[in-house]
Amino acid sequence: MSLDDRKLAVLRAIVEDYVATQEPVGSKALVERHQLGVSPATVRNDMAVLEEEGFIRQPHTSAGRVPTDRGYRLFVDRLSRVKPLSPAERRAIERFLAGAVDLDDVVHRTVRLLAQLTRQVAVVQYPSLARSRVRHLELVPISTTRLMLVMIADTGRVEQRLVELPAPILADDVLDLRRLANEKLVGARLSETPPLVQALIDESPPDLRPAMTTLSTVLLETLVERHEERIALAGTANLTRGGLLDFHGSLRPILEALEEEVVLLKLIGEVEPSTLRVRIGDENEIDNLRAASVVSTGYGPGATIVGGMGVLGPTRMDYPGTIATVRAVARYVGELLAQN
Amino acid sequence: MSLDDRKLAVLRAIVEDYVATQEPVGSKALVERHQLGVSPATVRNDMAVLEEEGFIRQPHTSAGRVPTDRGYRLFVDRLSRVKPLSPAERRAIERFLAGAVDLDDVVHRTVRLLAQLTRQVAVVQYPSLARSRVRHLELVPISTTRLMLVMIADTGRVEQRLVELPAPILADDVLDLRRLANEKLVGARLSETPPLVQALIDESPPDLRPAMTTLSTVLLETLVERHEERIALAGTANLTRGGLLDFHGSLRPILEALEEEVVLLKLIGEVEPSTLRVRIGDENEIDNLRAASVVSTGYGPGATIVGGMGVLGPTRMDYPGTIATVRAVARYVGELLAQN
DNA sequence: ACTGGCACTCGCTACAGTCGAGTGCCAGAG
DNA sequence: CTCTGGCACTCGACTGTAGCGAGTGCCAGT
Repeated sequence: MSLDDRKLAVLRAIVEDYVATQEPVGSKALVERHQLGVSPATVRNDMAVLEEEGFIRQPHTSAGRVPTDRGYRLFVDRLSRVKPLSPAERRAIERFLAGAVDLDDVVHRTVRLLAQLTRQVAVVQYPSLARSRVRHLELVPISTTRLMLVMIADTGRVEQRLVELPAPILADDVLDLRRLANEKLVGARLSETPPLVQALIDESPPDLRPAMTTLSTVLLETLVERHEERIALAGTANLTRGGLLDFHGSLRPILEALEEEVVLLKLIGEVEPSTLRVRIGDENEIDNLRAASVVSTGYGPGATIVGGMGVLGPTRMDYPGTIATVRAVARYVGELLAQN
Repeated sequence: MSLDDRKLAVLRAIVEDYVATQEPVGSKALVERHQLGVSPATVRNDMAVLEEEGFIRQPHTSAGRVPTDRGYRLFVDRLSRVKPLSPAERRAIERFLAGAVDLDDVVHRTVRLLAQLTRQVAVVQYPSLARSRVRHLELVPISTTRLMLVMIADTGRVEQRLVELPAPILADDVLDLRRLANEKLVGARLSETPPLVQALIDESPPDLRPAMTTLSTVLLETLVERHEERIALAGTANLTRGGLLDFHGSLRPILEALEEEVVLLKLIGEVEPSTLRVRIGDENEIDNLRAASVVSTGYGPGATIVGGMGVLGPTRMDYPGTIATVRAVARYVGELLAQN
């Protein structure tokens, strides 16, 4: 049942036309718009085979063909040619990201940029704490029984938590706490901290131990255990392009999914090797997103990956373009992070 | 042309029915469902007057009546009875907010709670920096030429900025910088800082002056001038209830507006006296929101106001219920903030 | 293996007809 | 003067029918 080259060419043509026009494509239009070198009748025969194999389908008996999820999959895997970014696009990316002053700023700019370039919904995960190292811990006394714990990670992320101490504490003791914590934890991956924190408590002088214990609890519980991930989102208005023809007529499930941080993390957070990932329609594990496709990738300074980013759109999307954009933006952001 | 009591009762009935059923309401249905004590014909005459005055209109010649923006306005101002929250709702609010550990946490919980209770889009502004006082400034050395400036406001907000120094600095000098800045600025409103900062620079010892100048610049530029407001959003999926009948069939403009922080701030940020504000349809200054209504209010500990919150929904919304909920949530959050 | 021809399917649009909710108006009663 | 019942009218929603045309599947011929 191997599909010969022409059948593949037909599939590619169908995908490209359908993505462009949003309308089922028929055999006649196909031969007119692409140099296939054969007659409509031949194309029809090929189409029949493609349909039998599940790569395309007919919405109604007398309509043209539309790619199935499986068809898009084949297209993405074997038929799409890489679409290099235009110099203008490259420059836009560079210029847009160059002005960033801050990690927050970088993330915000990135997500807006992605949304704008792909004209879809963009999602960017802040550098994951689990993959970060502690650069510095700071303790700011708020009152005699309250400290603000500020953690700065090597990725630029800064998190703060209020620590409610069991008993009033002296300013000097705060300094000691800070010194001890920094000695022990600076340079460590956050995912490796639990044993270190335990040692930290054990080795503290007895009079500091209660304070150190609550401090450590806050650290572990809020920063490590429920690994605090943050996410930025932009471009939801792009869901309305294509006027509800995409997404089976209801944005509801999509919007619902986009409100759940957990879902978003699942979408873009599973950063395996640095490879880019495309999930098409049914391939999505999240039921609400069965009508959508997601293109995601990891990013980070150099070869290491500290977080994920991606875009979400209709299954009928411009895969080559989207893939190229996501990849390029991720690379630029990685370079930007490496500079710090 | 004064409208007598019965005409007002008719208007109220129309609004209530339309909000409940989402369908134009006719004279017959009206007398059946409300104890108006008159015949349909009489109601029809009243309706004719109400229409003439611009409070209701007919979508089509042979359809029932629908309230206009002006009709809703009259309803909100004079006809809606306060709908007290059920004990269950009160308890839900209390329980939901009680577990908050953090300002971030409070804001997130609040916005989700509002969205859930009103079943609409909720917006909550973080306590405005402009209305906050400086509680503490902390300087964390990152390298010899880089400091992390952490500002803690009395509202619980914490902001950090990276400061790139013009020349390497000694650890002791950092401590001096910190001491000077805190002496001068702690307790000041952020909006009052510019002259203080200038004095701070002038009074610094000469060797610290370059560092203090850059530090001050960062402080002023990123925290004061472009007054850094933050906003949380939830419940966008609720826009799809009522299946596009609301919002003139397109969510696009609404979603676009919700992505613009500036727009959102305009929506809920104009916190005048502690009063609650309702903007109905056309009354909204933002064109994209001409099809929506916004109920917003300020909140803060005690009588002071530190930020705004509100919900956005179709003009056809349950005003009494929404108003009651927004007011109640704002009060609870205020109490919560007062406790710290 | 490809092509041209042909009969067939079926969604889309237009049009006519019917139905009914709802209206405006008017004359009469209280 | 206000309210009511009655009545003619409007017009959107729905239904059924018919014609059109894009697109298909199949088959015989090259």
